[in-house]
Amino acid sequence: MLPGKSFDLNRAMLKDEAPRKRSRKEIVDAYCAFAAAMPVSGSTGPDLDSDRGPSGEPVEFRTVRGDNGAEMDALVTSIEALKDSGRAYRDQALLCSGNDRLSKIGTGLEARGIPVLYLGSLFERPEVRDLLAWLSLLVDRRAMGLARRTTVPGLAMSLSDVGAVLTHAKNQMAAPLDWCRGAPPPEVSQDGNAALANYRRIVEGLGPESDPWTALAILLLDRAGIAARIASAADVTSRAQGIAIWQFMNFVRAQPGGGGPRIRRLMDRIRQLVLLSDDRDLRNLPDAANGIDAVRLMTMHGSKGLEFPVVHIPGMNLNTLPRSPQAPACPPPAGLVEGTTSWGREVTDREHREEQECLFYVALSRAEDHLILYAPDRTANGKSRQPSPFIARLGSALLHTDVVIAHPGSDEQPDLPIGVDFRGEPALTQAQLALYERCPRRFFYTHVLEAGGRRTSTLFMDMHEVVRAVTDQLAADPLHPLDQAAIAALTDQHWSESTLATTPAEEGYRQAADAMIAYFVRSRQGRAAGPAEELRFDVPGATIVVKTNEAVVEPGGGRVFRDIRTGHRSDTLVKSKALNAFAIAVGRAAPGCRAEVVFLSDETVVPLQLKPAALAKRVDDLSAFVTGILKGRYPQRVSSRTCPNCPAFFICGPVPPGRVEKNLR
DNA sequence: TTTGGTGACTTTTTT
DNA sequence: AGTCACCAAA
Repeated sequence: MLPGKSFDLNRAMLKDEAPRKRSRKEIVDAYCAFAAAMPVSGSTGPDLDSDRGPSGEPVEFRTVRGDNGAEMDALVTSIEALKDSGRAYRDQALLCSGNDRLSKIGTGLEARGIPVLYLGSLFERPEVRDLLAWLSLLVDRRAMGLARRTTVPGLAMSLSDVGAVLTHAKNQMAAPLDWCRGAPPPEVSQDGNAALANYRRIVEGLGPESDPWTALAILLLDRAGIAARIASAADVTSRAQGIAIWQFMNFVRAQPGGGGPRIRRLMDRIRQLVLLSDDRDLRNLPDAANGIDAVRLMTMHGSKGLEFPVVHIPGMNLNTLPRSPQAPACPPPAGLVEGTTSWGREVTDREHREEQECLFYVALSRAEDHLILYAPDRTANGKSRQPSPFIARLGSALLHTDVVIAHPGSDEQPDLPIGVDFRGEPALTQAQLALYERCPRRFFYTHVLEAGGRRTSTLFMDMHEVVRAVTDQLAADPLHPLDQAAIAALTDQHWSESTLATTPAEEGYRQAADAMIAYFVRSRQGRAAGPAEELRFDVPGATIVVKTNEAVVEPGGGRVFRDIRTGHRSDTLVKSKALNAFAIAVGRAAPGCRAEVVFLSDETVVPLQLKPAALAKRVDDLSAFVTGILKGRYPQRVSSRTCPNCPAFFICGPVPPGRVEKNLR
């Protein structure tokens, strides 16, 4: 997208939006004061008067003592106070610059008892996830969906029963639904068996080939009675759930045709949509929802053209609004944009600043009677945060207040530990540590419940796997002749066994693979190959097992342990717990030896040299980390970039109650 | 007082 | 990824 064409909140908009006279004088004054300093409005700026006169209520800026959670409490206080003074929830709107924060505030307010009109991302809503998890059970041989705590009466199972069934399904079951149709494993409790029998009844006549809409309708209406429960509840939360499910069912019905099992196709499509953020239009509420008495939540962009008696704007912090400019992914070439002579960022940065100003102007001018801005003064870990520079531009009539929250609400209830009892002292590999670091919950699903399936692989990933296989084999065989022909033959062999052998774009992948393998050999730099080794060391409560890829021998006789990575070097990886463990293992188990990490994709070698003090610090760091695993701390790390690719995408959420025993050795 | 290192936080919107 | 806040050392 070229600068200047970014979106339609531009200078023309000021003309359209400014001459609104519905706002009270205080509000008009505030946004006129702000606009006066905007380059787009020129030197004069809109000088408007309100048709409705003053309300006697100044525009307020509330600095909240505390973090985002405290800000949420301040919002609740505000909204309730206004409600008590006669402003219905439906007359209040809350505007944010981004959907991300908006959905956090949405769930936060809802948790604090404020009715909210906002669905957020449809596929992340619990009631929709419940349906998706259920649907996944029809197609998933390994029944991962059982690992989600169900709200359907009669289907609830304890964590230990779920663990037993999942293990059974993993080892014995050949087809989806066998876990409830075949004989259950003996460890399953009586209650668990009753639940399995209920499952059997509910899935009667359904299977992997079923039509998803029909299967869901059966669950919702007929056999589990979810719809009836929601319909009979009158509260706003239930109505929002009803709307979400209605929205979801309409989406399910309108699926494009194609081959293959329809449930699988639906689920693949949902992953795609979320990955590409193409699920946005599903967030729009149907007209039927408009009468609901709930606070309106929307993005500032989405609020354009609307107006509300009361407007709340949280998050007025430095670097949040205005957001700091970012380098364009593809800068315009010199001369393409008028006024630039270089590849500099001055034009895009200016455009960005103006855009942010327009956006804020729009948000301000949505308010008719009351306008309240908020900013927390701390980050979650207690560091101070500054208010947005926009605040200073709202004129002298702006009322500054400090809000002190007397009893900070239980902010996003701390993730309760999941009941896991490790039998004996667990041994953790560096790969397991790495997974826990990326997402503790995924570690739980994959290594504790062993419910994981494989990620869907791509050609690119397959190519990396071939490289991995070849370099592993070369490392395992120090006497391997490293001449070109021998390496090519080895690569050929792995290549022909992979999916790459039959793809049209094979050539490019093969060149990349050859280059990486060649670098692997070169990166030994004349040092003699040596066998890989497994290093171990203990931290309180666990043993860490580090698999090194190879150990080369220097001319002087010193050994260098090497971790071979097929990907690119990244800061997060170099600082990761996995490489942390690698460095510690070499320092402890093989004193005097060196450690290095090889990144084949960008042909670099990073030495991991640690001074004793740094090493000790990392050991502490790692111990604290391991404690999390042992204590059952498996919080979800939600991300729209990585979650859609996770095997647990459809089931991630509340875990069944109870405890599970685990042997992680 | 300045500087460097570190850690951690927040992170695009729309048709 | 980029930036801010904090801390420690110069």
